[in-house]
This record gives sequence, structure tokens and C-alpha cells, in this order.
Amino acid sequence: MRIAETDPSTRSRIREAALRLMAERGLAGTSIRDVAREAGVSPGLVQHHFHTKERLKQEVDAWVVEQLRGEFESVTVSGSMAQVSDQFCRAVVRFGTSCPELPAFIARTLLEGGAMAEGMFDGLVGLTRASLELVAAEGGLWPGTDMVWASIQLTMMWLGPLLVQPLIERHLDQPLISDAGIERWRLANAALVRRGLLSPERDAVEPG
Amino acid sequence: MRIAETDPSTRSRIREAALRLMAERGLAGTSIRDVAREAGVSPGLVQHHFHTKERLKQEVDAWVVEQLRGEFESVTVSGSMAQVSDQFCRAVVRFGTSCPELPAFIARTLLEGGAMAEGMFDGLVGLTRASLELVAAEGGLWPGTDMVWASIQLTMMWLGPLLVQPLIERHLDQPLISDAGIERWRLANAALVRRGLLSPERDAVEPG
DNA sequence: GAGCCGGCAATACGATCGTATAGGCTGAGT
DNA sequence: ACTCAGCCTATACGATCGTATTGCCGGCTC
Repeated sequence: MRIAETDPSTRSRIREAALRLMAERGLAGTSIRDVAREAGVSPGLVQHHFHTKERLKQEVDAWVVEQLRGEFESVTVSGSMAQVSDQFCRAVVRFGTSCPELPAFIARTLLEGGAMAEGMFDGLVGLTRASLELVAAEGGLWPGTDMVWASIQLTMMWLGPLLVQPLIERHLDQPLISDAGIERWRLANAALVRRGLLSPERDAVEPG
Repeated sequence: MRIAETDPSTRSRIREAALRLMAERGLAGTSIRDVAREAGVSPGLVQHHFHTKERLKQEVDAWVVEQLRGEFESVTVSGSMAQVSDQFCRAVVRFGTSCPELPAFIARTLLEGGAMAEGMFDGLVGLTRASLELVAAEGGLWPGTDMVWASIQLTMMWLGPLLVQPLIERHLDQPLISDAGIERWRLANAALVRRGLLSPERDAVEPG
């Protein structure tokens, strides 16, 4: 599912260049001439393949959604939460390594709002929600858990750091999207989900 | 610390209009003429007060940082984590209600990167880190806790939903930035920090 | 009351934007 | 061998961009 070399056509090169620049500078900050220069072609060719800037943006969006769907459709909501979390983990690392610009692009998409953002976000929340429902059915959740917020929390645990990846990596001694980086991330998330941050003694000492 | 009426000068109106549009469309998507129209003045006046678009952006940035500093300098890192969380809560609600466009603007700032983004993010992480250190000194944290990731998690618990506020509100039956919305948010965060999502029985049944 | 200064609008200019159009090159089909 | 479709470049046009310049107007000082 690598993006390079699988389709070396000029059209794909243009789309990839557009994705790269749009992730970095946003749609308004990316001109067709910029895309052409980045792809090493003439500006006219860009509009030969994608007639307007809007259509180019739509094709980039569609490609990103396809990547997202491809990586996360393998995440089956079954088994323990640890297993689901592990699948999520692998999906995230596949997703992030397939194209380094994807997290930034998605961050912009989510920020921009619109149907695509809602589809992405609701899809992720729905996935974690379904996973939580399974655990809840076996009595694995605390009674009285706010399922809506719990789903959001679980989603943001994975999505949040991805959105501000460069800022977070300044606090880590390794890339976030790497085997070691993801593992450390996963361990922290697992610890938080399993037992929170405060140790039980704290509860007794400080009920406030 | 309201933004309107405290300084009704034309210059401030222009700055507020710029903040609004830049939060919504980004810097590249906001022209000086747009700002002027939004503020109800002539484009020439915008560059009379702020000589260039870059300077205008800088002043908007500075104002936002000032608001951030003003709201969060009252958060003293002392007392229980619940108290700190409560202070955070109040700061967030003050911050979000003082100017509804601020979260989106900050989201763009963090996404864009740069010194301002790093200053903001590191400041927040540092604040939560200090709070965690205090709790840790009293033995309130689980042994072996990854302090770096715990700080990030705690920060993202409050920052994350703010960044994707419109997407999250679609799953809630109330505005996120409201007394009831914030309280529900705070309860979910408190529960997660205190005990995680999984109940202890789950631990025994499923150690994976 | 003359002079002046700062808030404000209007206009102009060069650059760059998105888009339209026309032309050149190449390879496959007949 | 000729044609023709498709990839690609080049050029052009109108709109809009950021910015510079000019001038109007009201309130201030001396």
C-alpha cells in the first residue's frame, strides 16, 4: 500500500505533489503552479488531468479516504480491548508510514470541517464506540461510564497525538511513527485505559 | 477579559475581524480586503494600522498569546490533581467563551508549527507535567509511569477536544463550551485519570 | 484662523492567481 | 504512411492579491 512506485504515472505524481503541499500549506496556500513545480510538470498539465483546482482537491481527498479505509477496514472490533488497541496501533503505523504527510493533511481536513471531516471522525468514534460496547457487554467497563465521552477519549488518545505529531516529537527521543515510538505510545495508552494515571492510594487519601 | 467593548477602537475591530477570518480560513485564505470588509473599513485602513499582512498576523498572534497567558496564568500548580483539573476547566471555559474563534485559531497555529506553536504546546505540557510531578512526589502516580507520555495524555485530554470542537459537538447534546458541557467533559476526564476505562475485574480476566 | 497631524478612503501598480486555448510531440491503429 | 488520440508545454486573459501612493477631512496646537 506504499504510494510511491505502485503507480508512477504522471497523474499520480501530480496528486502526490498536491497532497504534500496541501498538507503543508493548506488548500488556499497551494497554487496549481506550486503543484506543477513540485511534480516537475507544467501548470497546464495539472489542469489537463484535473480540470480545476477544486477537482484536484476532490481527487486528493478521495485518495486519502481510500487510504484511510484501506488501513482501518482490517481493524475488526472483536476480542479484548488490548487486541483492538493493538490492531489500531498497527493501522496507525501503516497509515503514518505509507505517506508522512497524511497526518497533517487529515488534521487540516478535520479542522476545516465539512462532510469529509465528519465522515472520518464519526467513523473513528464509531469504531472505538463499538469496541467499547463489546467490552461493556461483558461488564468490563466501570458502571455509569459516559459511553459517548469514553469513545471520544479513546479516539483522541490515538488521533490527538497524530494531529500535533511534530509538536509531540519534540518531547520524545524518537519519531512518533516508528516501531519503538508507537510501542511506547501504545503502552502509555494501555496504562491510561486500564488503570488511569492516579494510583489507588491517591483515591483514598484524596477523594476530591 | 472580554474582547468586545473593552477596546472599541477601529484598530481592534480590524484585529478581531482578522482573527475571525484567519481562524476560519487560514492565513493564506484571508485577504486584506476580506478583513477590511469584515471589519467594515476600507482596505487602505488595514494597512494604515498594520503595515503589512505579516505584521497584522503577528499582532493577531500576539493578542491570542496574551489571552492564553491571561487565562492560564491563574492556574497554579498546587493542591490535588482534581483542583488543578478544576482550574484548567475554568480556564478553558473562560478561554473558549471569551472569543469563540480562539480554539480554531489555536488549532491552526498548532498545525502550522513554528515558534508560537511550540511555545503554546510546550507551555501546556509543562503545566501538566509540573502538576504530575507534584502528585508523583506524594506517591500518587503508578510506579513506572511514563511521565512524558502522561503529560502529553493529560494535555491532549483538554486540548484535543478543543481542536476538533465542532466534530465532537455532533456527538453531544449540548455545546462543548458551556457550563453543562464542560462539567460532563471534566467528569469524563476525571474518571479516566482516576481509574481508566476498564474496571478491575477486566484486569483479572484478561491480562493481555 | 492658519498650520498640521492622524484616521480613513480611493486609486494605482506589479505579481500571482485560476482558467482557457492553442500548438507540439509521440506512439498505437489502420 | 497516414491519422488520430492523448500527454504535455506555452501563452494569454481577467480577477484578485499585497502594497505604495495620494488626498480628503476633522480636531488639535500656536
